[in-house]
Amino acid sequence: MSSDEQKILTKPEPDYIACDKCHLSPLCSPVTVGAHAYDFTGKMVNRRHYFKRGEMIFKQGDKAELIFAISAGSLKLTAHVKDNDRVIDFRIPGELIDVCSLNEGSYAYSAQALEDIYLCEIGKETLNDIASQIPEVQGRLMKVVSQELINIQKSSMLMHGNINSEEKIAAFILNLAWRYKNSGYSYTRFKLSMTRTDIADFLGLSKETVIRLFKKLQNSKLIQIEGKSIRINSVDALQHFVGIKLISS
Amino acid sequence: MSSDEQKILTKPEPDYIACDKCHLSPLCSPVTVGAHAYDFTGKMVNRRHYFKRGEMIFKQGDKAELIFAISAGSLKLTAHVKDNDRVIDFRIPGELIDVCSLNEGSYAYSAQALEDIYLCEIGKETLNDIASQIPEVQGRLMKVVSQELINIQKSSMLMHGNINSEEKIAAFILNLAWRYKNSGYSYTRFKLSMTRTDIADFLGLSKETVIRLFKKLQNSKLIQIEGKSIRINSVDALQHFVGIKLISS
DNA sequence: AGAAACCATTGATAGTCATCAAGAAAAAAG
DNA sequence: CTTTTTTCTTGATGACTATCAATGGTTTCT
Repeated sequence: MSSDEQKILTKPEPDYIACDKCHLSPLCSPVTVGAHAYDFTGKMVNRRHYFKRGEMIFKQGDKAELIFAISAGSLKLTAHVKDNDRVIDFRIPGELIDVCSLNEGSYAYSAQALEDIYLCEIGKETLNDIASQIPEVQGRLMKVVSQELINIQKSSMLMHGNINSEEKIAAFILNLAWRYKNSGYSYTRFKLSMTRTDIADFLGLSKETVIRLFKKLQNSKLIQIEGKSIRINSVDALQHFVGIKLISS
Repeated sequence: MSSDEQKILTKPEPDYIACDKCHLSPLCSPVTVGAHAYDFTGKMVNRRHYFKRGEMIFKQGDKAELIFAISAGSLKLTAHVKDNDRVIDFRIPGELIDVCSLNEGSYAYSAQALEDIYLCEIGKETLNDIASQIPEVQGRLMKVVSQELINIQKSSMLMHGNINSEEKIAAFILNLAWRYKNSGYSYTRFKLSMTRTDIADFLGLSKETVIRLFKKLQNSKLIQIEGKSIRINSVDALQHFVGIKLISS
């Protein structure tokens, strides 16, 4: 067992993401207007709120009053479709949870902790108020939303179209790697905090197919997988297999 | 033959969308600041630029200098994946073409006219300049981008997850209907301006499957389809089949 | 530590959908 | 209007993947 894994298991201290890597940071750092520096953001941000594994952060349809960013841990997003909950995405440290709710009254989906997690929260109302007064904040908000749009479009392009199940899974791994890289973590070795069933549900496959294709990708030497930990042998080879260059080498 | 169809075929005058239904309208109408009304937007918008059927509006990777909205006609978006172009979406009157390019240097995909079309264009540089000066414009820009984010997330949720090919096609039709409704057109009867092959490519199916499942949906009385024109018999029944309530009745 | 619940894995079978092939229909071009 | 090209449609076949069933492994709870 590596020391990394041991750290996760014994959990002496959560592996918080650095604030400057967090997607929320533009809305969470002091603003300078002329000669004055305003640090009101510190007042409206509640840092590192703890949630237990399995706990619901919010439910689809709940009134959206807070914007969340993950400080440590990961979670899954689910939405009610045809009488059951379907996994529609995952979130890792540094990522925002439901930016869409900024302009909507309620959350578009539910969020559930996949492990013990810490979240930073920011009041939606306060944020909008300040943004309408200070152009600098408005601009930062704009940047956050645009980046979110680019991200979802990238993953949508990755998943859409004529790709078979094996490519879908490879694309899923590549997408996660890209996001871990953006958050400043290792992107060639990371932990899959979700179950095989969650992955299957998310990709529209059966859990058996996910397991078999993980093994197939391992046999073709693209990845190595053991339980929940995954290792990408060659990012370039994986990108070539998927057919999209997401991570520059 | 209905008079509507005749109008399309003989093309006496394109069926322009009303400006107030266009997604670009927030950036295309006068701004009032205090007692003054500025109509600079009129100067920087080039209205109803004509493109011939099959013509490329822009290509993936081109420097993005303009934001487009469709005034009449429709187009398809394609991206280069694995040595060939894949259809990644379509656009109908009232819709914007590549909002992401607002914060990126180049276009993320190519755009090609599916029929003779008219586009409104707005200079990206000018727009950003004005937005940084006038909060009202910044706010409107924000609204446009957020709406885009909500739209893509909705269609992403619609397509993702464990749905079979028949539901995929039904979801595709429903999504188009929703968008035609948003643009103020009939959403129970409209024209599919793209080929079956384009639809297949977009959905990741074969063209034969698309044809057979169109017929299957017709046999179960959900839709009626003849050549390029489609009619939804019951929006509610279709929504129930897909499992998502996109259009409120 | 032991029990219970959940998750991962493997094999066998059946259903769905891609592919190939060939011809009909529609649209575009001359 | 006729030719040419593109698109649409149908049938037959095979590959891929969902489903069912059974078991072993891991984690969680008491």
